[in-house]
Amino acid sequence: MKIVSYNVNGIKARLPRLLEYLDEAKPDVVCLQELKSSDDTLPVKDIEAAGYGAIWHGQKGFNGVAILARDAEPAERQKGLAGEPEDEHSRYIEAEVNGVVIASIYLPNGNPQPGPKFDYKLRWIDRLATRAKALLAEEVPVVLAGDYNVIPNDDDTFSVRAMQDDALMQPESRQGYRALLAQGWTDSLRTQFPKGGVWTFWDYQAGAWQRDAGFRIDHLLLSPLAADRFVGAGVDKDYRGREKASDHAPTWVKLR
DNA sequence: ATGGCTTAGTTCCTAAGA
Repeated sequence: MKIVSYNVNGIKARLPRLLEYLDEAKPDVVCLQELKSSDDTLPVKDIEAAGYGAIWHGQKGFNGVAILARDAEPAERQKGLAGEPEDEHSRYIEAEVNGVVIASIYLPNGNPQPGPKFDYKLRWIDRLATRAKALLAEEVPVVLAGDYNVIPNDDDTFSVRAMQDDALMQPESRQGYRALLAQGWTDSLRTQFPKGGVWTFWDYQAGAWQRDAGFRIDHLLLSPLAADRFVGAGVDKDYRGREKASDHAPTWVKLR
């Protein structure tokens, strides 16, 4: 079972790339982020025609998450996170697919920091942790897949110096991520590549892709019962180098 | 090497991204 996290940076602009990916990689589940599209303008028919059932949590202009399943209909469990009723950002959707609970997560960027956007990011991590703890208590296989906007370790970026003032690498951001892991979650890509040096994002600016100046912010966290079924993890990096690519590459885990 | 790009909407500029 190949489960993918893919921040598409606009599903309308990325549709040819996404359909190509579904056809070539044939992933079983794809968690999408940054749809930048309201529910009524999503390319639902194109995804269905590619052989995928899908549930969506869109938003006009920015944010937006979805879960796609090959030859299956994801059974929706939850949209959004508890704790801030006035929060209207579409950043969380959760479903069950073939006995595995899957969440598609788009954690706030948090720049500039310090400031209200950074405060929102930290509160959002706490709200996610509350949900994650409840999921662990269910004692079922769970995959929390998404763009966490957190660079967990110094060896997860091309340059600590270039990123040192960025919200993605602040101690508070990392502490939130580590607290989540400490509940009992397994970081798939870190398990596969414990020495780091593996990127999932390359900026559009300053030739970042050409000089491999990237970092790792897309993560797939496994509950203990999912980790028992871990086969491998990786990044389908070549999709970042194609025409009209997203600035993120599809990042995946395989479970038995 | 991040002023220098890409996307979407309120378009011939602004906001947001990371």
